[in-house]
Amino acid sequence: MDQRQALAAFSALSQETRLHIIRMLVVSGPDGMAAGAIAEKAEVSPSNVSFHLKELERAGLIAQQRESRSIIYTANYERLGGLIRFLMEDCCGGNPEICAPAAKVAACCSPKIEGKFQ
Amino acid sequence: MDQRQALAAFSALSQETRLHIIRMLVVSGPDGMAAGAIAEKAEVSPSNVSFHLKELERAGLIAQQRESRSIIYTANYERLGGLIRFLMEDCCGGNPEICAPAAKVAACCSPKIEGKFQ
DNA sequence: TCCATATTTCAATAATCCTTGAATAATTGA
DNA sequence: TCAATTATTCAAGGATTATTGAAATATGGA
Repeated sequence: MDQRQALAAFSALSQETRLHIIRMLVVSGPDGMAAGAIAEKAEVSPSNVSFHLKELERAGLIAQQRESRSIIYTANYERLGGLIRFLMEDCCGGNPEICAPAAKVAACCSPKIEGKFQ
Repeated sequence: MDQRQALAAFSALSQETRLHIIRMLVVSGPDGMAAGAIAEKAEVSPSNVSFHLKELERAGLIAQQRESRSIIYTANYERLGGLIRFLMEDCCGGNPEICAPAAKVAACCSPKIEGKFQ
């Protein structure tokens, strides 16, 4: 992930509705959610959710695919991981202080995978 | 770090000049940098840098302290770490896929501290 | 006190972003 | 083909954010 992409991702995540959408899509996993379902759960109008989904897609944080009449949106895990990595490498360069708490969280989130890097 | 703070932090980091400033301040460590030095290095006008510094401070990502005629700005490591943590916990809830790459970076950044959490 | 230095604040303008509702497009089933 | 469903696009507006240069504030030294 380069700086341009990171800036776009930060911008995309700096809006309440969009952060909410990302949360829902991460939880819903590979199945994703239809635009209508997202609008309903986030309690915003169809055209408004469409606007925000476009922003998130422009930032590369989500992807879409049509399924019959619905358009299914899914979170881009790789991009989200890439953003965390950008933040850590960009901030962590010589500063373990910032990364240490993150390492702790990482250990909690993925105890098995963690083992790989010992 | 709560959602309000995270939204403010994402917003603050979504601007090129401000991202540049954060980078410089993280590198400069506890000594920090004077506003004028930041303006010079970032190649922006004094009044413009002042505007962006205020934004970063409002987001809690930096702090200031007067030293004689200069005002010294320093990065808030705790907040930066908190933002990474927010991103991981908020995205990682049940999704090690996203956190695994971050865990790898964390291991690289702070090999010694990492040991604490085994 | 007066001047120079370092920085912020202010006002005006430009640019970007968000929301709303109406119009449009794509798909499916009767 | 026609109607219903699902979603996007568009235009208008209001709101927020960014940039600029001039004026104001704070500090320290002659």
